[in-house]
Amino acid sequence: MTLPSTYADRNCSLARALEIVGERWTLMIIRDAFFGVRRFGDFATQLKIPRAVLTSRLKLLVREGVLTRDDDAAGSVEYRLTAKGVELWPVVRALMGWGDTFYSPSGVKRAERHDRDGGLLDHEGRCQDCGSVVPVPEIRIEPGPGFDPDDFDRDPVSDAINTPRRLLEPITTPHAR
Amino acid sequence: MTLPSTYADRNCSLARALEIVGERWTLMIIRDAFFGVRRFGDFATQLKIPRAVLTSRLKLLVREGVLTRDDDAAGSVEYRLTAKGVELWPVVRALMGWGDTFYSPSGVKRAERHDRDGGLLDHEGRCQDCGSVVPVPEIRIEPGPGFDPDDFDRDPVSDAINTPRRLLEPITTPHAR
DNA sequence: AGTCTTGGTTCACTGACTGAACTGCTGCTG
DNA sequence: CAGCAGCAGTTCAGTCAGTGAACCAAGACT
Repeated sequence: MTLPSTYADRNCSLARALEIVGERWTLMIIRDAFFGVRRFGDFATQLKIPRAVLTSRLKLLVREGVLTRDDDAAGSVEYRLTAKGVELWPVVRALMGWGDTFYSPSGVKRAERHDRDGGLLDHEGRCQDCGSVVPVPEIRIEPGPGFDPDDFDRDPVSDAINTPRRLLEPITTPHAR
Repeated sequence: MTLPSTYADRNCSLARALEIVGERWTLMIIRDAFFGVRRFGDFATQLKIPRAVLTSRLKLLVREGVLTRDDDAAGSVEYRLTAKGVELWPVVRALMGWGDTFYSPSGVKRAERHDRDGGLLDHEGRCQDCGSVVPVPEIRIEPGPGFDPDDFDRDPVSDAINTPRRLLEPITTPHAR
């Protein structure tokens, strides 16, 4: 047990998982990482999360092997999902699905498609067209019928993640590069 | 929007879902509810959660339609999952699965079986024997190879939920009835 | 040299969580 | 009918975590 335990039940994998991703903001950070956000400042402005909290969450996620932290070509810092982090996609998908079902009457806010053939994915991530379980890097995410194009901030990062894009593909902001 | 928003992104169903189930303890309470816990005191002792926090979480979950609160035959209070609450099982399953994969080297801590035919369920909840997607009330949960029988408290509630049982089936404690 | 960008840290403030004790109601039980 | 037990909370003082704004250091750019 690497962490001081926050939940009593040491014999439950739900408790164990929540010790990593159950804190406030953590899953939102991971969602952004799936959407291609990699820079400290981009997480901070897009999520409007206090920078001190962001620092501590990123440290925890790196320590737990969910993200890697390394310097990119330009000498800047990049946070990226590891394989272990990528395996959190079903968790994000399940929560998004539940939120869509009960809090988005006009339809899903974001749809998943198989980037190869354009087929919609079902709840388990299976392509309706080709029937295969689509690996995360081949998933394209795009605004769905429940998405309100007027209801998000017009910063470059939000613009990028609200445009159809493949998961894990890095966003390109004006200043990057 | 019934709640004061805790996450900035109003256009994301993940943020919306986390406003309900993203607070500390909430998913653990829901897990217990799936395992058949229905009484205030049973949640409190099994989870070792401060009673004030439990009160506020239960209120939120009832207000959001995840749980119902009503008096049982004996005049005591019962909290039960609604249909909306039951649809959180994929979320719990996904988190448990991730926790099992990365924090339980000796195998899953709890296995899911189809109560009708005894078949193991895969990650999407499909029975390996009959191939059908098993509805929650037909799921039997039982200790798996990663479960450590010495590492849980020996109160009646913990004993009950660590014994093979169907989801949603109420636990029976010595004093109840 | 001076300014910009980036990735943080610091700090005072507030709000949430903790744990233990207490309350009030209901239903037995002698 | 008094008294006790079980249950579902409430109260409260202490602590800890999250908030938001300001500040800081290092490297790039002009």
